[in-house]
Amino acid sequence: MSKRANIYDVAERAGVSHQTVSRVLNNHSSLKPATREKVEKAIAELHYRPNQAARQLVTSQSRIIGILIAGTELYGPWAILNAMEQEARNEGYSVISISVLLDSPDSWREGIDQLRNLNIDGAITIALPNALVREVEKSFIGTTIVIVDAEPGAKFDAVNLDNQLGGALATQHLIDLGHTEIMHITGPVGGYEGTMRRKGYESAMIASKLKPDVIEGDWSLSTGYEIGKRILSRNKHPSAIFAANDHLAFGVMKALREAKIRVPEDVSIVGFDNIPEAHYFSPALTTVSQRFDQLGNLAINRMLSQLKESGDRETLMITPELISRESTQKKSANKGSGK
Amino acid sequence: MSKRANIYDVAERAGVSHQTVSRVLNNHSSLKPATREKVEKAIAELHYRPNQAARQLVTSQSRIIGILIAGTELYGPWAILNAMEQEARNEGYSVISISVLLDSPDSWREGIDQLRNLNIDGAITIALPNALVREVEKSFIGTTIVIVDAEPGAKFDAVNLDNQLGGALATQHLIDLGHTEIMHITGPVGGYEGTMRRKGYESAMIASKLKPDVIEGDWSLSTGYEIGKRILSRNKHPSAIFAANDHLAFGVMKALREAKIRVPEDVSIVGFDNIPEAHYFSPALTTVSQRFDQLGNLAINRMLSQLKESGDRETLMITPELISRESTQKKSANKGSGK
DNA sequence: TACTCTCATGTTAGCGCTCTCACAATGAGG
DNA sequence: CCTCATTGTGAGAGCGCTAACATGAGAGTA
Repeated sequence: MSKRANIYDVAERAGVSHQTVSRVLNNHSSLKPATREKVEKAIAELHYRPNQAARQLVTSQSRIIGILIAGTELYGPWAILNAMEQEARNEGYSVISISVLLDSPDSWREGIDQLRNLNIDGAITIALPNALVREVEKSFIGTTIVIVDAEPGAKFDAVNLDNQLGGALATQHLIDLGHTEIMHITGPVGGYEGTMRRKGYESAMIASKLKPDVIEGDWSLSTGYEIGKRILSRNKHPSAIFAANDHLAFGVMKALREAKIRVPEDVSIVGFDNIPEAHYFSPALTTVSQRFDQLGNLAINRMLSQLKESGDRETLMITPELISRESTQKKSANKGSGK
Repeated sequence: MSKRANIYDVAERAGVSHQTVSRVLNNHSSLKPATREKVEKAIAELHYRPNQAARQLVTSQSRIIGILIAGTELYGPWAILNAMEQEARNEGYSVISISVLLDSPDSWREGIDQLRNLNIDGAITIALPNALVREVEKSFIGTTIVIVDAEPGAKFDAVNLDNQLGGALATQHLIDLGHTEIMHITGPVGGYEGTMRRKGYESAMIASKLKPDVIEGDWSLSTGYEIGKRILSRNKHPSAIFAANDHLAFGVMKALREAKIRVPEDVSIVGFDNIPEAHYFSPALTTVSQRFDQLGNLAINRMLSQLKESGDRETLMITPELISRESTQKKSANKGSGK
């Protein structure tokens, strides 16, 4: 076979006009079953596949959703992306993902630019810093946007985990275990998720008349480790630490281990995200679980219904859950603070 | 602004023909600098962006590369994908990734089908079972294909880690430490990577006149854990274990820990991949490191040069490296085997 | 029988772009 | 001053498809 068949080849073979073929492809109502069958037979025989470019050109719809994602070592965003891709596929959409470097505004511009050059039907952002999200909103005026894991804007749909609740859950768990000196290591400043988790921490602490104690971090293992060492260099360390994600928690735990401080006997640790490794870590990490797949599915559904009939803007939240494992335990009277 | 500007709007504004605008867009040689500037000014003023669909239609090139990836919890494939996306972007290409469920041939068909409906310029597979790779090759006859982390076919480019060398490296490391009873937990049967790592293990063992001892696994944490328990139920356990990836190693280590068997004092463990968490695990995992980013970049470069001038098929290999950390140590005479 | 009305299908235009070809303008050489 | 190569620009076709409109056959009504 020399060339890809087009709609005219199919029409000729089926003995109908190209338009009838088009109607079959698009499931039009007024079609005799007999003709439909003839056409379908011809399509199968010629291995015909509609040319998407031509279709796009005339409908000005690509059925492609662009996704801007933070290109990190983190498990979460990829899990969300994966869920989105599958959900989109079920609905006949495809997904183009662009990953940007969080610390490089040049890379932001580049990513946005790339996305604008594509003819995407809608754009989704995953776990981007607020500043970048605002940039995206400005750049895609007229395009449907759904914001995932970032500060909801007034004008666009957003889908988030209830990060504040999650932060409160983690903190309350430690409080319930009798801890009073509970330190929090935050996510990156300027990020929505970290900010909300911190808020949850602070409100839970204050509600129990405890004094918040916060160190600013980011999401990385190495930062967790560095901060762990920094905490140990104080003359007094807390009896419990709530890290804004599991990677930070892993990092801190390594630092503690190196200083022969035991988890959970000396210090209890709570993470956030429940990445697959958390359950297998030593000790298994108590953490706040979030359903990345659910987040992705919701975002795609929001996007598609927005694309079909542009309704009102909504902000959806999913609920986190505390998973208690080995890295936390009741505060024992004789231990905890004091170096 | 009511509508997106097209090439005629730009032409009118610049006072030239649409054709001249097209020449500017495509960097044609015979163009007076003055006209070029006029046109570029008009483009900027109108915020003109070429319509990709129209361009695709006439050039029959989408500048989109389709990627078929295993949708797992594993870090590796996503890291590769991430590298590919960035490298492709640098070259003005985009990437559409489709993730398939490894255990569902239905999902394979679906993924391949989706990819065929898109007008992709080339297809890349990442870490797919051999059977699926063959399926892809059959389905995309006439399309450029690059195979990453799978058995190279005769007809297509392939980019792989030297998995056999990696397996040998890991095994030899344990042998050098004095271990003689070294067990290997494999990756999934029917996968290229696991098979080659196993070969490396076996050849290293045999070269040292040691008896290979193999259990078949997959890549998952939970399987590692199950196998760990199974190993402990034997009346004798090996003094060292080489797991085909880090997740398996983590799983095994959890099982050992629960049985109060110490790593590395009682059993040494080597993993494979060097995922970010490996360094922070307790104990830090000795593992074979592979450069996922390099793999991704190479694959994209192969693809693009194939797209430009279709040369000969090649199979590229990158070299792994052993990273020695805490989870392995010299075999001590008094310990090791015996339960 | 003539008329409308529906259903099924065909005809035509045009989406925005690049390509081929034709042509105008410039300048060198006889 | 004419010819001819060289360079810059324009006109027109057509990529494969869908949407709007046009047509024709048959059914229903007066």
